[in-house]
Amino acid sequence: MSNTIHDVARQAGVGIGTVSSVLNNSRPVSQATREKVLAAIDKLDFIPNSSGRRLSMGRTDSIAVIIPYFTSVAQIERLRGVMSVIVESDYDINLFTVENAPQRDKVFQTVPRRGRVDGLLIFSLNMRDKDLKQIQQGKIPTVLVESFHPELPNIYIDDIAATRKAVEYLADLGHQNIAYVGDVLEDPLGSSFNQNRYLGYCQGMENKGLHVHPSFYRVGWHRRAKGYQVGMKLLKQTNRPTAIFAFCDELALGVIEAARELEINVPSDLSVIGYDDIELAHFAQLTTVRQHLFETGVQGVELLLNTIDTPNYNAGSIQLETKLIVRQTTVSPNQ
Amino acid sequence: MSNTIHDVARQAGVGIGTVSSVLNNSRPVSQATREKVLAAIDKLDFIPNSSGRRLSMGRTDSIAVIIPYFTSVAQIERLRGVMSVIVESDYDINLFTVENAPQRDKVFQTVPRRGRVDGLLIFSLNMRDKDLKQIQQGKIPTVLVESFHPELPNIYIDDIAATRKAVEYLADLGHQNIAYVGDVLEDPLGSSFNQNRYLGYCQGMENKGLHVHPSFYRVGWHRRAKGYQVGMKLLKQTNRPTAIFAFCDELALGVIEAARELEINVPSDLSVIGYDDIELAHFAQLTTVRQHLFETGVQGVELLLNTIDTPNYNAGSIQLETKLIVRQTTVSPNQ
DNA sequence: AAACTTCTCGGAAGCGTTTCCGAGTAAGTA
DNA sequence: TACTTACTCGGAAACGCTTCCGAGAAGTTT
Repeated sequence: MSNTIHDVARQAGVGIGTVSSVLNNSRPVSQATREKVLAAIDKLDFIPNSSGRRLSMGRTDSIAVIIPYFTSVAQIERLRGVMSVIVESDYDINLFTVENAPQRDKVFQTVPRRGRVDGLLIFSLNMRDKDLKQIQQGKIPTVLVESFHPELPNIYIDDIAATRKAVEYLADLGHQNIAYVGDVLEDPLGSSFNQNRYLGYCQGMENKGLHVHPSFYRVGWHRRAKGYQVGMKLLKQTNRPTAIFAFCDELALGVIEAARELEINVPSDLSVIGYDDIELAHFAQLTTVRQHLFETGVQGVELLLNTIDTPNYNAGSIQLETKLIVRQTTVSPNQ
Repeated sequence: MSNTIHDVARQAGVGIGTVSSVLNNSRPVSQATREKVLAAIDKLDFIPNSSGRRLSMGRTDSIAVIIPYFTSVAQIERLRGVMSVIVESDYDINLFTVENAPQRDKVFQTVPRRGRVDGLLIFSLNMRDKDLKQIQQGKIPTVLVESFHPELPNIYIDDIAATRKAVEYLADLGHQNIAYVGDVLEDPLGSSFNQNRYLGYCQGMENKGLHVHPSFYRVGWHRRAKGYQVGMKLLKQTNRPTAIFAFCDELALGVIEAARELEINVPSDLSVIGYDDIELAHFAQLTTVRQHLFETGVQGVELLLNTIDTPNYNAGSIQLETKLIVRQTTVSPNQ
């Protein structure tokens, strides 16, 4: 059906090696021969088969990106960063999304196969020993983004400190009843940022001598609708907080919706801080913690590409900065 | 370095065909033999090489998704739809983003190669004859999403009608000065929805006997920041519109930001309608045209998978519904 | 004219699978 | 016992490419 390099060689009256040389510029070919080959390629509409090439080369020129919580705006922003550098390279991206533990396991079992991809970029997933073993078995270069592991290069964000500072900022404004709206602590996929942010919250409260009230800690899946639900519960309490730190901007926006519905004015009656600084945080005038999402994607792939190209490259851990962006959802209480 | 199926066969004392049979359940193997093989696989940490498999099978078990305007929330939503069905299948996704004409050309030249992917899912890109030829040359099943072509199966949305209805809704509210904020008509990537929506706008105006004033037509790249800029210009005009139809929700939100800054109240002084009904439209209480973004992704892949599995399958064109979602950014003028 | 050197190129071997022909063995039948 | 049938399995061939050994031609040197 389709033409192969042999057909081209026959058509051009040359050997297959010569055709390959022309295709890849892998060795000098006289001008006359080159033209014959190009003519044959053109005549036969020949397009090389990449499976053959991959098998022969032992490379796939593609890398896998593994993304949990694909519904989250933050992850998309990272992926955008990845794509922005990939477009300029000769690599393909294989995208794997994982939303639950079985999917995670399936991906870790099937993706790190030799000959499947040349590298792995893993977002926001903490590696268990088992996973690590599976990856190392395949000997595939791997980079973690928003996750830490001593044996794997990673792009890391100190969200404990970031959250602590955000909470301290609220405390400095005069807030004492500061609630935390976050994701479940025991993440089924083994992400640690849930715990980290909660930890940062506790540290901030403690540093400022504030009491962490159990009813001020609420969790919900990190989407706007959930933020709304959780916000409702929190704000209907007799003893309601004057400020809320939300795990991510989407949750924060949901909380603000809840407040709006309960006719609680933001910020005069309630201050809200988000996390991520997604595009829409600007629209909502949301005070938030900016982490360089796009940039983590960019640095992640770049690190990975370096690791692939230079076998003993080891960049270890890269830590990126965060910054509190103060907009209009935070003021001193009773003002 | 790595083990092959031959190593496993030797270790287990069987033939390579038998190992392959065990791996793929492709023919009956006695229990005893099967166990020997499994033991060998386990001992050698054998993982089959997929390039070999692909070459031998003549299939790649992966499909390419080509996405322009990857920065747009709408595209992401479609991609989510795609991923939701892909996770359940055995296919991989190769992601290609294209932001400009050279990138588009590069993708169309390199991706539709035999042995590279088994199918193509193309978002929002109008096929030129040249592109079509390149694709058909590779004989790769292809499905278009949010784009139409007589020779290719596609998921299509009648955005002319949708826009017309939205504009008519504004007119029915009593608006006469209705502006259009859109993307450039001559899209460098050859998307047609820009033109379609503008066409729908004109039709709606005409149906209601309203004049399309040139200064009420403004274009800008479809992001919030651009909506803000364009909105500023539009609203600073002496003769400013009382209603604005925006090409997409992101632009609409930018327009609303501009209005907010100019202290023009939405909706009492200015009605705004968006398009897409992205997640955040709900937060912003934005009246908008809902198109089933997620669903287009789902249907797109499903169509593609069917086309791949059953060679002569031809579903032609699927048209999806749109619906005007009225929220709180549209009221009658001077109310 | 013989001995090198330099270019150019043909095609066998190899990458790691799957498939499939055919052979060997065990079980069933007359 | 002789002949079928059923089950199990070995391994050559094929998938389409790249690499590399080595050979032939052409040019250069002594």
